Amino acid sequence: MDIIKPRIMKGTRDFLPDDMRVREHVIGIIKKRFETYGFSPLATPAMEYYDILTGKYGDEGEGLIFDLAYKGGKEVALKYDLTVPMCRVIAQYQDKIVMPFKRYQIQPVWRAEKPQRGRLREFFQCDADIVGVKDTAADTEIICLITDVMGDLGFEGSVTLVNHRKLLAGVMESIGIGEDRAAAAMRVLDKLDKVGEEAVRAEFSEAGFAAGAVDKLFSLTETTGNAAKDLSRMGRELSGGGLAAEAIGDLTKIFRLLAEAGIEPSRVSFAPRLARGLAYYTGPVFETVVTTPRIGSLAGGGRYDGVIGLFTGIDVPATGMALGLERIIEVVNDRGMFADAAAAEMVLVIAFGDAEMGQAMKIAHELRRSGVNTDVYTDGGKLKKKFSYADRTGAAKVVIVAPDELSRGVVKIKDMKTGQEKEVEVSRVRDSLGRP
RNA sequence: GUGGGUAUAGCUCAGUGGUUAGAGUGUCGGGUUGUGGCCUCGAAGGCCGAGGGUUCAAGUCCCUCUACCCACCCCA
Repeated sequence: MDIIKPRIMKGTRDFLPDDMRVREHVIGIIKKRFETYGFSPLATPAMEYYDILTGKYGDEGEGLIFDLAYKGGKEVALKYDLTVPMCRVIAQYQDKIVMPFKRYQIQPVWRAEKPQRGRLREFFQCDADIVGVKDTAADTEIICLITDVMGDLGFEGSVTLVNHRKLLAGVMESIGIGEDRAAAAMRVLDKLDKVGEEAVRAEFSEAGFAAGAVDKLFSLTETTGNAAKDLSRMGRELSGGGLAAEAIGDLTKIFRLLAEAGIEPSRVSFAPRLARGLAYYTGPVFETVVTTPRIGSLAGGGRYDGVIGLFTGIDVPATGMALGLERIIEVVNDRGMFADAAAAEMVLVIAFGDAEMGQAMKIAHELRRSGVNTDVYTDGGKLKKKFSYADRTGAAKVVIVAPDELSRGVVKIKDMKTGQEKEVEVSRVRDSLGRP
């Protein structure tokens, strides 16, 4: 008989029990912080109609939509992110949703990527969004939330970079780079800190940008680490530009609120060169990064005031962010954190032989009813094997239900750590192992 | 889409062109028919990624393909 070769699609993962313990621990931290910020849970289907997803992410993003072959394709696709389906929900249930609407969502998304480290075809996003608020106070709340989650996770050295779509557009405008070439220029500029000035200059000249314009681009977007100062300087140098002025006003307010709210300045930084690829961003944009390991961004987000309007005809402002769960866990593992995110203590009940199985199950049921995590070894075989199982699954205590002891109305309880055994009356097992 | 690397046991990997391809780990069993870890003995488990070529001889050298990994781009 031919064996079916066990395998999974590239870019997807299995999560074995040890992985899941860490994962659920991390999800728990994130979820708890979302809840303390007043966000409510939401979930949407894995699949969406194709036209729900298209026309929102930009060309590059759209090419990565995971189309399904259903009815020949272009009919149904796996969701690419959590943001757009949420916008669909806002439009679809307007009678049930109270604005401002704050929801969080922890679900998988799919992208037809070529996978590599930190980049998967199926991955979990942890989104938190505020819908219906135009004021940048909402964006500030999102940045505070990211900062707090990073703090909860214990990530040293994580920084959230903040920029504004309209600021970059204004900068490009001011040096005579038209809208058609602005996106390309933004992308090249964004690489400055990664690949260095020389490489970026080369790329600009190759793309036909004048050296003078590039110089101006560099000097305009220079930062000192003091966001307020940098913003007012940019404001002076970009005077007159409507887009830039609006952006600088927004960003100035965000950084003022962050300071007043008491957010540690080292955790948030103004990054006028930050470009974000998704097309739907219209205002402030954020990206959270760590320097080690090199894993791309841990979180990303921004304001997208136009997406809901695509479903309703009336623009509804919205802002939010997505945490990349797998990348966060990659950092966690890289730094050796939460390695002991172990299971709750477990008791294993072993029946010596088939005759004792019923009694073993009865004892287990009593323990379970009193809230003790209890496993019963349901297979036959030698005691050696049963104890080996207890050892390898990390059982803290083993209850041995055997004929000799049972005839005297007792069972043995073994502490797997110390190896010590004691006899306990059958009726008192629960008292002996139960929680106080 | 571009550039690198890897492919041998379930897993991690050794293996100078030359008998019957190995180790560790995991699985099963024995050493102990009432007790785990440590130790010890044994067993099962391989189309050496696929196809072609060179050679007396290929896991080993060459070519093609495929798959996976890494980097770039972009993203979480």
